[in-house]
Amino acid sequence: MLPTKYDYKSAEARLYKFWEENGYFKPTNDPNLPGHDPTKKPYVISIPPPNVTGVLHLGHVLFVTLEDLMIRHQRMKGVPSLWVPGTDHAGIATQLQVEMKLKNEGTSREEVGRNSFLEETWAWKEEHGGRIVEQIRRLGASCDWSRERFTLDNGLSRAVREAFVHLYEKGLIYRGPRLINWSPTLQTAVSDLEVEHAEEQGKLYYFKYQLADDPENFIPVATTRPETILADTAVAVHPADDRYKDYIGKMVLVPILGREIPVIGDEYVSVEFGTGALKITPGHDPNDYEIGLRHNLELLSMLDKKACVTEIGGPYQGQDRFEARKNLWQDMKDAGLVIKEEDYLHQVPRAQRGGEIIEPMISTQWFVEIKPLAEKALKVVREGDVEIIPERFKKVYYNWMENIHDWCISRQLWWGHRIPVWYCDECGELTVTRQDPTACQACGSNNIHQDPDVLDTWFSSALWPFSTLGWPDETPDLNYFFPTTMMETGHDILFFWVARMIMFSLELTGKAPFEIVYLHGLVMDEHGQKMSKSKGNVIDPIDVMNDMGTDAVRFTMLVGSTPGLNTNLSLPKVEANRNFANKIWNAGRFVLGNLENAPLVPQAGPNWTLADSWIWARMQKLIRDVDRLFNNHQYGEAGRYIYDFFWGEYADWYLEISKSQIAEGGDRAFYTIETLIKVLDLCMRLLHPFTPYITEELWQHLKDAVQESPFKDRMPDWQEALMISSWPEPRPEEDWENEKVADFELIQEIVRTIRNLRAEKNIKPGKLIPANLVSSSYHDILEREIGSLITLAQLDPEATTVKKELKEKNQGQIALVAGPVEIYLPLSGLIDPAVEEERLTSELKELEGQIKRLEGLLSSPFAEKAPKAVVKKEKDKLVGYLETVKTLQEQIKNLKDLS
RNA sequence: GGGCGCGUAGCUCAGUUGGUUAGAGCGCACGGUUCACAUCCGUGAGGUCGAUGGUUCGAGUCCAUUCGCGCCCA
Repeated sequence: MLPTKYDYKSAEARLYKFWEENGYFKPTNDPNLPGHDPTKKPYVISIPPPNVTGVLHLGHVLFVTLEDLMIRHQRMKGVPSLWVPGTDHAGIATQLQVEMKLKNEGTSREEVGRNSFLEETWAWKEEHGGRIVEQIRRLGASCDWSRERFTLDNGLSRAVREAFVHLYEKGLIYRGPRLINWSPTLQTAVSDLEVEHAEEQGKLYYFKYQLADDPENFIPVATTRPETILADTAVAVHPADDRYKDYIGKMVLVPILGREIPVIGDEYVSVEFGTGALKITPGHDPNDYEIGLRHNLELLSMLDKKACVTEIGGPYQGQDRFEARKNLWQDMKDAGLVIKEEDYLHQVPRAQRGGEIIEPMISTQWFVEIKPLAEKALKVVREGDVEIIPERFKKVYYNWMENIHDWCISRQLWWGHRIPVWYCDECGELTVTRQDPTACQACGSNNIHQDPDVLDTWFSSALWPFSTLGWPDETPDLNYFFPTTMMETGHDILFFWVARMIMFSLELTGKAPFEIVYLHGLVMDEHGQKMSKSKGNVIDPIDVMNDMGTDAVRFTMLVGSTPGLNTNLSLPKVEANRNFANKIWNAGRFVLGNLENAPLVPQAGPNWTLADSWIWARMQKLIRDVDRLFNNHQYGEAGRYIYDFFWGEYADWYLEISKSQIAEGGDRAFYTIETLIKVLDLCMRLLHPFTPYITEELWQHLKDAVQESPFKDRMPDWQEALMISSWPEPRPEEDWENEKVADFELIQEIVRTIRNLRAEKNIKPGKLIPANLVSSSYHDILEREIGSLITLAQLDPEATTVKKELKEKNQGQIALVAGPVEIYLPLSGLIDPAVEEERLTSELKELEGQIKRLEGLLSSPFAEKAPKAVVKKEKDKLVGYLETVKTLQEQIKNLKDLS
């Protein structure tokens, strides 16, 4: 007998160990083992690697759960399934953590030096890196841990090296001074994607640009960043702007500094905005940079790496950027060059990590020339070689790919893949090789030094689907498992990661890295707000798993998520799903507890009851629905379907009816219990990818019990674990199904009608009441199902009858109608003729309304234009209603005659 | 400026390819100690699907316009 409660605390760890030790997480048909069949198509997911020093948050829970669901589903379908786990080194994040530690110890990375710093960081990784992986295991993730990878491990480092050298040799990687995004605090360049633009309240500063040859005259200019005036190298106006076009070609004076710069004409300038004249600072603004290139303007940098003013800023040299703004503006005021200031809402670029204001500035960095790669990457999505779900993200992808900019890949950090470029101190040439060189390739000098910078973490992540399988080596894994099947990740990293993986994979392997991209949304709080420490609405998944079990958390995530949309998570939802787990457990207890009530051998073949047929038909329908939904990647919807079936049909109805069927004993009991087992087994299979722990635990108990029971040889395909048992295959609907389902629904309606009346009349649930059922067309079914009706509606078996027709008027009985069935309840003490009449009349009214509606519908063009099946459905409905109305009218008449 | 998503019951959300008086969980009301389950059982109240217009025999579901909220890109 099963314990009263499902003890997830002990079960989870035990089951995970059981699965892993038995090798169930490893793919079948392993290409490294004998007997491998290369023609069998595998299903492969590479995990989006979390930061190695990260801590589990709900975003991880969502993707781990979804991917585990996908991989368990495929595994059960018998497909060789591989889920490759791993972590990335998270350059900036990890380096910051270690720097913080050093700071607390009173030192710094500069002080300890590069080598010791890296040692420290590896030690940090060893100490903290296991945590996230442990937490992912707790979620039940069935990854093949024997294939776990890390972006900085030897193999992946070699892949990065190969990729860099390959791209460099092909001329797709170059180094040069460009306008990049600089983070003054982190002291490194970051890519465009790592900068967020937020609208913030600022000021628009209006001032005068005096003409060099006529200082009395000036062009009014407006800017949001007056300090950059120091690096202005032109003033631009629209060539067709009558106010200013005559100034084009003249020189103007940079305020305070007095430098002479030209006035240029450029269509980019908006005549309406500000004063219609634009100051141009190519060294500190992306748009100005473009204009600068067009007009061949001088590039000046007025800020250094710490965002302090350089010698370009003359008297302001050494001042911080914000200080310089204040001082310069004051000086301009004093010099009479200021016109006005007004409040202004503008876009401010801030670092995604840390949030400080990013400074666009000129710096020498390494870049990937991205356009040639992007073209191919566009093509594979356009032609459907890579499918994106939901589809609308294709547009987003196209838009980004078509307007892509070169990717700045060097970072001024120490933690990461060091750029494999050596500079010769003799001849100045570069050496870029797969093996560390000892001499300059050009002149042979040994006097060379390596580039101090490392690569963007995303550079190594972009290789992930193939580098984890052994690339650049042609390993058996790479040959068999690549390209992978499914890339499941958040839509927020479509550009960061997915797009770059596609580009790099096409370039380096010649293949798209995966067939399908499934994008999920972000996890928000119950009101759709972003979770953040400052709002205090953060939910720690570990806490929730401790409180309510991993399966409850998993199921909540899965049924609450729709592809591409955000998922709002709340504790009450998790609670509801913990209750579902409890329901599963108890239904299981019921079935297990009944196994011993079965006779050893059936005397004859099955003679199914209506309930048996109904639950089986519904079960098959569920399998079909779930199959359809999985095929459409509607995983959440599939989970809801299973939930509804299990609770609302199997537990609420079939289990209840089975009680009376089992009580009959003999073959009836035997086949009822067999149906209970079969449906439970199928449900456990369907649910397993959603809630692996409780289903495995219950199924193991079920299996043990069945093996000790008369059903021992009647249950095929029960493997040693549920997780490797077969997935229920849908079969086409069979002829008998519809009728049985419709008949059973009538039984349900009768039961509900009686229950409703009981509640209305305040009859205690336990009290048995007499009932007389009358129906000519359904007489036989009612007679056969009377046992179920008695059980479900709490009828008195001694005083319940089924008749074909009513011979005489029923005195002192409450009259009810359920479709074609009349129900009479002899409850004399509870009848108030006035109340009864009112009840029947209101029912009649409602029905007459429906009839009117349907008659109208059927006499409208609907009857000819709609498909026949739809019309027939409505006609049948009408016939049923008319019948019911007749019954109601008679009952009302009876009531009147008797009173 | 361009693009996208969302707006369905008090709350949080579902809703196949448009098919005909809209579903769930939570909450609420009423009643329940039946031998699987009070993490439960039964019954009930409560939306006409943001607004307007259109396509259609038929629209929450398609189209247009519009309002509100959110996101992405520039």
